[in-house]
Amino acid sequence: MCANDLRIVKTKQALHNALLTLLSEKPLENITIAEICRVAKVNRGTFYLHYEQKEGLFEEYFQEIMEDLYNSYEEPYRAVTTLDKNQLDPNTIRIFHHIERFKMFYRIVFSKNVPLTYYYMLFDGIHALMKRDLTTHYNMHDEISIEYYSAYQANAIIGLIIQWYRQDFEDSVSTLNKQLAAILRIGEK
Amino acid sequence: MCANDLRIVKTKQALHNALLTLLSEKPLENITIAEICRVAKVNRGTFYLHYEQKEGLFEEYFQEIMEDLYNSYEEPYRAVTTLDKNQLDPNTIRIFHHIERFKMFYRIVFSKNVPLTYYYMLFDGIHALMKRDLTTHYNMHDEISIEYYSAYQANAIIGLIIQWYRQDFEDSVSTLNKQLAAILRIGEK
DNA sequence: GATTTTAATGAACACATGTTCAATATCTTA
DNA sequence: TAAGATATTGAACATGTGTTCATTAAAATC
Repeated sequence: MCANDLRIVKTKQALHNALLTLLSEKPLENITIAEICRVAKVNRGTFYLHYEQKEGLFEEYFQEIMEDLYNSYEEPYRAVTTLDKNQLDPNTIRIFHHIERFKMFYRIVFSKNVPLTYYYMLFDGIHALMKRDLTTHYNMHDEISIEYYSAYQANAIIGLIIQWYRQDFEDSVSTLNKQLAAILRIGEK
Repeated sequence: MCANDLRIVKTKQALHNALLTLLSEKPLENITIAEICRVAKVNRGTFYLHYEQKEGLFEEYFQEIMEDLYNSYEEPYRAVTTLDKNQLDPNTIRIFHHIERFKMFYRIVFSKNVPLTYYYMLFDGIHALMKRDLTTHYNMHDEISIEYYSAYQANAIIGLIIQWYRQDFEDSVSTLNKQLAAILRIGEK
């Protein structure tokens, strides 16, 4: 099972394309493995050689999107020049840009019939960034577990995103930024 | 489709019992509708008369557990007498007791192959209680949307619960209470 | 208790799932 | 380029899904 065997690359590509095609027609829950294989012209047995469920295929896409989340944290703060930098840690603020950019995907991630896996992928991503920030920028009270605190903060952000998603991302990114900034300011005074 | 027709009551009861029996043997994801019906001695067609998926059946259970969450908020603060009441709003603190009490169920709710539905049921429950509290006890800054703020706070709590779940609920309820109290205290100074 | 209403059943259907296995096609590497 | 390695295929199989429909059984109502 060598990952860069041309046959494997070709097969996976075909399956990826097939999934994308089908996703433009109907939601993930209504897409069957058999259907993906028919479109991809790949034997159904071959699918099971690489994935267990159609969710695993979607997961590979989501992996790439998570890469974008990580990368957007590494690059300089280009995206936030319009924002008052004193209001909030610009790192935090980048999340909403990222969500907005891939909202087509996040509509799937947050739909209620989809497995929790994707939620956890997002949670783990934000959680890791949060933890990194908390350990370097702030000095912690030792009564608070860094794990619990960062889980709290990370999921709080996702709470905003859920609310945002439920209005089909109608509010602007800057509205979300302002809301978060205002919420964080409550604690400070 | 009269809900208190004895035949319907009997059928649903049989399906509920069958699901409980099977859940003690294996995870929800490995249980099939056909299996539930075999154990319940109910025709498979009858299942589809009442539910769409096995998840709908589980949802009925979870509904009852959500009732417990609501009820525990209405009754007087019996459960928190040992806690220093000055530290934190006792309302908030009840959540962890509730989770602990039904941790068998929450192990399912938070498992990664289960649909997001149950997560949202929990989220909506806490969110509603949070919103009620925020509107009555605090006077809000009008720059902050109460919807966003309560979604933020509600999901933050669930963040702690996720972290707790991932250690298989090894920490005690009082540890969780203390962590939350400490986190909330950060904002206040 | 007889009549009416309706839930439950069993059978059948097309299709999806998940797995196996020998045969084949395609890639790697020597 | 030939030889060996291995991914893919097609066929088959048992089982699950979701739906339909006439028949039967068990409730509700009178």
